[in-house]
Amino acid sequence: MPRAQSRAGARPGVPAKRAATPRGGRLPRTARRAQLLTAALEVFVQQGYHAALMDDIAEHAGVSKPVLYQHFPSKLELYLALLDQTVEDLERRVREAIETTSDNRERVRGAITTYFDFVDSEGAAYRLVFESDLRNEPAVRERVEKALDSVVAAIADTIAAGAGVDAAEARLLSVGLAGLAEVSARWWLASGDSVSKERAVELLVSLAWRGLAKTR
Amino acid sequence: MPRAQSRAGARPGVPAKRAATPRGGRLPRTARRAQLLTAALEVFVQQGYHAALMDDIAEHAGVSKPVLYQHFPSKLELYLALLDQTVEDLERRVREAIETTSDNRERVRGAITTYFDFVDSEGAAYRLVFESDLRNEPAVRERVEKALDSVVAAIADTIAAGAGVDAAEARLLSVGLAGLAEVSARWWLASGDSVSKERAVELLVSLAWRGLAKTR
DNA sequence: GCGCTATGTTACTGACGAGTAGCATCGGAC
DNA sequence: GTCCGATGCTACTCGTCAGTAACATAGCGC
Repeated sequence: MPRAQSRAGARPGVPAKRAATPRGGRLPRTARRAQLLTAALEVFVQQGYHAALMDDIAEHAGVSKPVLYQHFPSKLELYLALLDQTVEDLERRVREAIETTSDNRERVRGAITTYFDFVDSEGAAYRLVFESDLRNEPAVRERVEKALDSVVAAIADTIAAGAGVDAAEARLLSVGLAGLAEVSARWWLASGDSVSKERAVELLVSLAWRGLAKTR
Repeated sequence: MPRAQSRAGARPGVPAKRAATPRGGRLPRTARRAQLLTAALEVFVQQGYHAALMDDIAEHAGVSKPVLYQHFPSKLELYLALLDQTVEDLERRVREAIETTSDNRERVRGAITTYFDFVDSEGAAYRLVFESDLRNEPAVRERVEKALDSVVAAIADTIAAGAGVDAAEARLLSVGLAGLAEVSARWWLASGDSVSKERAVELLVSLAWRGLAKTR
């Protein structure tokens, strides 16, 4: 029985699935790791954690599964590596936006703009933070909550100072603002270009700063 | 012969897991279905879709797995039955809150209160809508998006009328408000009682209506 | 009382997918 | 040129879990 052939075109003809990198030559360890992270991000973002198969990710990187396991000890660890990268990016961006100015209205604009840019940025990594299908994993929950805490802390000082409320209340308002920015940014991204990014940010800043009563 | 006893200690030792209803007598179809839905909600809410096992749910209801399959053709269908129930509840509550008054500020208060009550209500069913680990399933995504659309539609009219913006912009602002309410309500629930529900709603209504500039 | 069907049970199958064992080979060092 | 370790591959194991087949009985209609 022609056992080697049994795999159909396996030897001569990997049917070039999807955007899989062709199985090029070898790579030094660091470069391979970076490439694997990129491939994994694409697959996790598109499929979610549960539907993403380690085989998919490997194939997407043009590599076989054991190679993946030479770099990451488990599927969860791989996911966490990406998640960490992503939440750190968000936290840094928001902090920078807040620190850039001392005008509180500009700080609000900066924070909201950051959310829109973050959601709109290459690779849709925001899905790992805001749309993860692995929230029940404690390690994931912890990181997502830490990200929100971090953002909220950055905003809360401004609010406590400007709005005359105590610390706990300032935190609640900050969470509200973060929610406003997060959900509207995701919705804006998903709903085509009925409103430009700049206009969207402008409207939301107005809402946050002057309220509905005076939005007109 | 004490035959009924033979099950008692179920072999020498099923350790009487958790809050499982004891395997009582038979039930008419409708009652059993309702009971299964209740049990399933508890398990899905606590574990999420993926970690919830059909065996868990059955045991939780004090019944064996095939009974579950006599009422629901698959795990997904069971989940969707609960999700439908839940989103319909949310949609109805928000709509009622909006229709109850014609004072726009009161409408905002009503909508935000609704989110807090919804999140705070028995069974934590809100998790199915806001924290589902099954968003990638098209049927689930569709229902969750429909729920948001429905809520947004209810709010958007008010905003478009009051704030002098066009329809697309009013929708964006409504999504922002919904996000504000959703995220802050969930955070409020998770973070003990550092702020009372009434005070939390009051603060957020102020933010939404008069803006940060005048929150004080 | 007596069967008949609703309701329920135990114990299995079959698919799937993370993680691994063991073999192949590329290419730099000398 | 040839040795050898780093890099990679094929092909498997093994646990898990949704869904099912085959069998058991409670209790209603008569």
